[in-house]
Amino acid sequence: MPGDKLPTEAALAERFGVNRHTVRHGLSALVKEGLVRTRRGAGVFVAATPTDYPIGKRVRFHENLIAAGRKPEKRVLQVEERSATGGEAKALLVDEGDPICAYHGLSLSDGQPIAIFESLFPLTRLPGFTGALSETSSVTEALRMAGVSDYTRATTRLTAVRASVTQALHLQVSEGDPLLRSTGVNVDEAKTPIEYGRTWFAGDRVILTFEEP
Amino acid sequence: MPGDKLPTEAALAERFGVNRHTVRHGLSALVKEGLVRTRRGAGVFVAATPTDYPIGKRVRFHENLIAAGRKPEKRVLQVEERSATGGEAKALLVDEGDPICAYHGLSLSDGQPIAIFESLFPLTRLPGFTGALSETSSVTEALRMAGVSDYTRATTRLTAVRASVTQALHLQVSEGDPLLRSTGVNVDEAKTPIEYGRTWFAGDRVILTFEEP
DNA sequence: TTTAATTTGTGCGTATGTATT
DNA sequence: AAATACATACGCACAAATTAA
Repeated sequence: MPGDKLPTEAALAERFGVNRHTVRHGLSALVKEGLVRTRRGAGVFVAATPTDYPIGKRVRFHENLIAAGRKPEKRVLQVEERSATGGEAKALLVDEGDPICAYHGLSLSDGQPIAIFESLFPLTRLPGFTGALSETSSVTEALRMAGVSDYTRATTRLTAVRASVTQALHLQVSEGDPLLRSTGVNVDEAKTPIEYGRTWFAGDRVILTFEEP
Repeated sequence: MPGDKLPTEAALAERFGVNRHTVRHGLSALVKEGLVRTRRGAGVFVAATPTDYPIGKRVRFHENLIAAGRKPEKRVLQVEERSATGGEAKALLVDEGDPICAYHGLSLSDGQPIAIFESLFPLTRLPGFTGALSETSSVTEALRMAGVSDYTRATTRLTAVRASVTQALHLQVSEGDPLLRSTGVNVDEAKTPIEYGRTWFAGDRVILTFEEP
């Protein structure tokens, strides 16, 4: 099982009657293949296979993970109402200073953090959204309560960045580790932006997939 | 210079005042990067090219850059014929050991390197492709000469990784900098794979955008 | 909070096997 | 056949990070 701890190198060496160096040599091969992960002072652990995460018109993070046989989990870090900055307003097609709901969170799969995200919702179009989100803790449900029955992803922008200290902390990776940054806008049926989100995926835990039909 | 022989491990160990194990550990890293090649009983030699090292390609890349007002450029690093490894064969739906054409290169925009790529073409389906590629230096044209009039991208997989030494060298970034890795398969009109490619984009120079119409 | 034990990471020394020259 | 050189393995020691007492 991913996350399980292997016997210590010394134990494996004794078990198979070989030197610890030999065990380490074998383990290094597994590390190179990405099957296990080592942590100095802690041990060797079975690596979680990178989660394939299909991107498309309808991105439903939880549903995708469930379909992949994972146990997804979402952890809310912060929900606040504030006014939109210039860039945020531009993406959401609202005016700078308009009220928005900022939703910070952490996504996990099988207990392992795989992404942190910030979602911004224009409150001018979604009255009562913040309260609904607090109650349901489901974005889709809260949007429905705010009058948006369906939404689709209009744009996706991807690049690779280094993990900052706080990002590394939340994602349980090392500072400077590569992250996949996704920026996107979701729109309602009238093509009006109703969410502007940024997501940072741990590079070694997620693979985004695009399938052309 | 390629082909030159390095001092023996023992000599290097004495020269730097370290143990031979340490030298071997360092050399193994160079071997992994494809910079040197070892021959038991003979010595360690500078590799002719950074061979067998993952790199990839992205379709319509040039067109996108041109549309953005850039001056794209493609630089061929290496073209060789070799046999497919297990993973490559699986992606191309051929048998392990079947002949393929490996095409390594560097993509630049306005003179700045933005991506390195490795494209693999199954020669069992594309007779004479290598020669055609050498003549035309255009993948699309070479494919047409090999009998493929049109092709489309079937899958795209994206994740973030750290730049290796050689990748950093080609892309003119620092070792460990975040790269956006794209893996994809192109298929012909009969949905048969005709190209398996990997591309590494410099994270701070490229943003991939996906727009849903 | 501090300390101690545990565990991986790194390095040195040595010996033996195997391929090349 | 002999010397050279890489490949593999064992044993020991210590550093660095983690974990538990």
